[in-house]
Amino acid sequence: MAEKTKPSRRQRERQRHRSEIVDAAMRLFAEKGFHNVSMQEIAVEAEFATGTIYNFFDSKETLYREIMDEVADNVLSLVKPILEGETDEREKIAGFIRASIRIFQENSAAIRLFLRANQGPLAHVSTAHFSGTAAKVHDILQAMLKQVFAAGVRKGLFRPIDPCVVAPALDAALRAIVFSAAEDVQDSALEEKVAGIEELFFRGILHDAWNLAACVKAASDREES
Amino acid sequence: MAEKTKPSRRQRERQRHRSEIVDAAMRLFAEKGFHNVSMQEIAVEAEFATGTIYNFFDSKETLYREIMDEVADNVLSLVKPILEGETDEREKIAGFIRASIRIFQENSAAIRLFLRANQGPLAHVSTAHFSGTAAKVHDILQAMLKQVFAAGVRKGLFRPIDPCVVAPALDAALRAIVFSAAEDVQDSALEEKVAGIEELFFRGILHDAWNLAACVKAASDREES
Amino acid sequence: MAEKTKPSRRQRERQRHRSEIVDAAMRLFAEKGFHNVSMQEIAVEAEFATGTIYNFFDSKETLYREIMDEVADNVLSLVKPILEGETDEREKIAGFIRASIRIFQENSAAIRLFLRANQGPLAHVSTAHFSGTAAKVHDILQAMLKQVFAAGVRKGLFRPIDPCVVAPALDAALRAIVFSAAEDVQDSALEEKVAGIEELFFRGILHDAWNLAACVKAASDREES
Amino acid sequence: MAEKTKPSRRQRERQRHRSEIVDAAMRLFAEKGFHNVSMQEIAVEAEFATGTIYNFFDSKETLYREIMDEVADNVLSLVKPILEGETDEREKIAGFIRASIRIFQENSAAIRLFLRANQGPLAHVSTAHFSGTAAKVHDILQAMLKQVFAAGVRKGLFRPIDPCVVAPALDAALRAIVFSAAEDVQDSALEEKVAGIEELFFRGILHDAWNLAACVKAASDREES
DNA sequence: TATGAATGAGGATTCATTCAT
DNA sequence: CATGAATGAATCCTCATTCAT
Repeated sequence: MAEKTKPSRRQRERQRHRSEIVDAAMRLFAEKGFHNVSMQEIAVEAEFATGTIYNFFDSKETLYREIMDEVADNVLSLVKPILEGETDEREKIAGFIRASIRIFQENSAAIRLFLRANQGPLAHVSTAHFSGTAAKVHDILQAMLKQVFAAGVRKGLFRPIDPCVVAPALDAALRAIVFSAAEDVQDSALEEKVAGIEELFFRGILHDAWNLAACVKAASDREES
Repeated sequence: MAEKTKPSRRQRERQRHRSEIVDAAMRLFAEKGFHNVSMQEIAVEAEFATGTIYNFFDSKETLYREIMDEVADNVLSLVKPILEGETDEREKIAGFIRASIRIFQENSAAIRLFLRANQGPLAHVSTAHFSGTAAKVHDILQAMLKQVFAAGVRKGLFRPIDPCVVAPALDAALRAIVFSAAEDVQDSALEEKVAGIEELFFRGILHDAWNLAACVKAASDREES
Repeated sequence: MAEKTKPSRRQRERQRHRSEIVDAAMRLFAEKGFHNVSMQEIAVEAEFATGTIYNFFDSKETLYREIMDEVADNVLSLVKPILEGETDEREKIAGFIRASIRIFQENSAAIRLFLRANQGPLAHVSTAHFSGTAAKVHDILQAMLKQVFAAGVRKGLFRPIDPCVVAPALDAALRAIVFSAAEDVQDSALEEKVAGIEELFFRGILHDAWNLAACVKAASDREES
Repeated sequence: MAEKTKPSRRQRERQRHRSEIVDAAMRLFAEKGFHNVSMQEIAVEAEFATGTIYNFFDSKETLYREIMDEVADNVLSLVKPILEGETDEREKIAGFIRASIRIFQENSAAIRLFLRANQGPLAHVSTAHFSGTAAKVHDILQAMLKQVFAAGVRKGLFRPIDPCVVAPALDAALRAIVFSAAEDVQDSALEEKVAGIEELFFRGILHDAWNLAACVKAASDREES
């Protein structure tokens, strides 16, 4: 018993310390960007010694990547059920949008960091060496979105558009809006009422949305052939 | 005559050298990001000595900013006439999209750099201290887009949507698409045929596009009140 | 007990290291001057890595200034009691002179540095930005000397001379002599016998010394009116 | 004839340019110190190109040294006749003091530079590599002063003091006073009336002046033996 | 000679990482 | 595990000097 408890307590302690470090690092990275934050700064913010961080993470890069991965996993776990549920595609997209907003408002620091480093397909451009789970998660998410759109088109719920275009476009536009909203509102506590958005998506809007994007992609595709 | 030429030659030489440095720096910044490029690297790439760069730019930051500003000015000068022309709003937006693609394909390195640092409203987060012309240009562009959308809505060309939502959304989506296209195609020479896109925009697509975005914004606005 | 010692040891170690750096820097600065010493040099001399110095001092300038301030404080603490004691003014000046010599001989490197940077009113010319405590100390010392002279004159111990002239003159002359003596002697161990000087000052010499200086000052003052 | 004139004009032109550079450099050196002035700065101040300076001086160091030497020669040529004249020693010292003041006021920039770099015997400490004429001049001057004092003592004009003490002391004190006067007065135009000082020196003041200094030196000498 | 752009070694400073306690 | 001082490679920037025109 004692053997089970003691290590367990240790474990929990360790986990707590780890997450304190992660929190501090996340806050700083989100605010100032990877390169403008030093390990010493993180240590101070986390109220640990410099060396302690290295008991949890092999390097600054690792720390960053692991944070990103955690965030990414969180996001995915929240969004995945929505996109893979049993509802129709229209509903899925609507749910995705609502969820995106909620997630953003609930974890603004974390997500801000995530979005920032993963601005669309640029992720691996800007952060070439940080191609951990985060990048994969992005790809998974995109894949799911594409599938939803493809299905929706097949069923005639959406106009015939290229999913490979709509998916990133939706993502990008969402981020842009969510961010600009965040900037206007600043710490508003309105997050709970997001529910009201739901009905809006059934005015049939989605129907022909994003076709613009489709055209663009189509055009550039045609050029290639 | 000789007197006229001599100083001019110096000037021209200097200008050429300057742009060689700018080119090298742009290439590297675009590829690896501001913090992952050293002045030495730029010097080597530009085939000059380290110190020479400082005869043209006061600091690494200045170099970066000036590059950004130049690119921004270029973009603006290409896009502005389109958005401020005498054509109807639908045409303007269509033109803007086409121009964006063309610009991107013609100056991929430069633009890639610009877009990267100016991804929507994030610009001032990630690059707080680089708020020269580039940031202003972004704002100007957004303002122009908003006006076009507002006018289009008033004339009934577009559905009633909030310009403050559509403008950043269009921008973001465009970038996402343009980039993903760029990644697939890589230096394709198909740029000239972009003309074909034109007709697409008159299938009436724009009519109700982006309403989705509007809903999102509307919802989050409502929450505030 | 152990708890008390452990942090204290760290503290003491740190202090020891700090003073090793200070010593090395002082030696080098005194020998070669501020601009002719590099941080690397200091690091090597102190047998530390370059970065270590920056754990103690924010910059080369700070290092220099802090050294100066320390020295200045030391000097002041030694000289002040003499000039502010209960003895008569003649005695005070005599004591000041003796103390100056002794101080110089005991801390030759440190003082050499201090004197060098504070050569009379030139201090702020040559070392404009190093105006920390050191400059203040110089002013304090001068003020005290002036008071002593003024008092001495009032009591008839000294001829009527302008204290504002004698003070800097005494200071400068003392330095000159002390330095030239130092150069001849080079690390002589005769410091202990300085006591013998005492009697000399009672041959009444001080009585009309420095009047020359007074004349000069008087003359230039008169010119102004 | 033409041959004589043409090179002569060239010569004069060259000389003029040289002295323009010297003037500029002197101003800057005097104001900011050797290490805080760049050749580019000097070039700009002199209104020449950087390279031009190197047509006149081999290096920055050379430039500095040559300036110093010129100034030193000037000072010496003004002071030497006074100290070597046919007058009695008392007069010589008085003349020396008066001349010092006049020189200082007439060439404040130049002299300020000279004095600054030659503050007593420190000269070769602080500026080890600048041991050109300037240092020699200083020694010559000191030697002459010592002779004058020695002679004065022998003739009973001065009390018996060690010339090796009085000479540097007088020098140092003079500078201190002259500088502090300069600081109070700032660009006063009273220089011409210095003549009035003369009489002051015959109040017999010099008689026992500087004995203090003598004592000090004596004491430290005795310690050595 | 005059020019001024180019050079590149040198110097101050930062910061990820290590390691003895 | 926690600590935090020590490390030193890496980086930005300066500036004396050269040299082609």
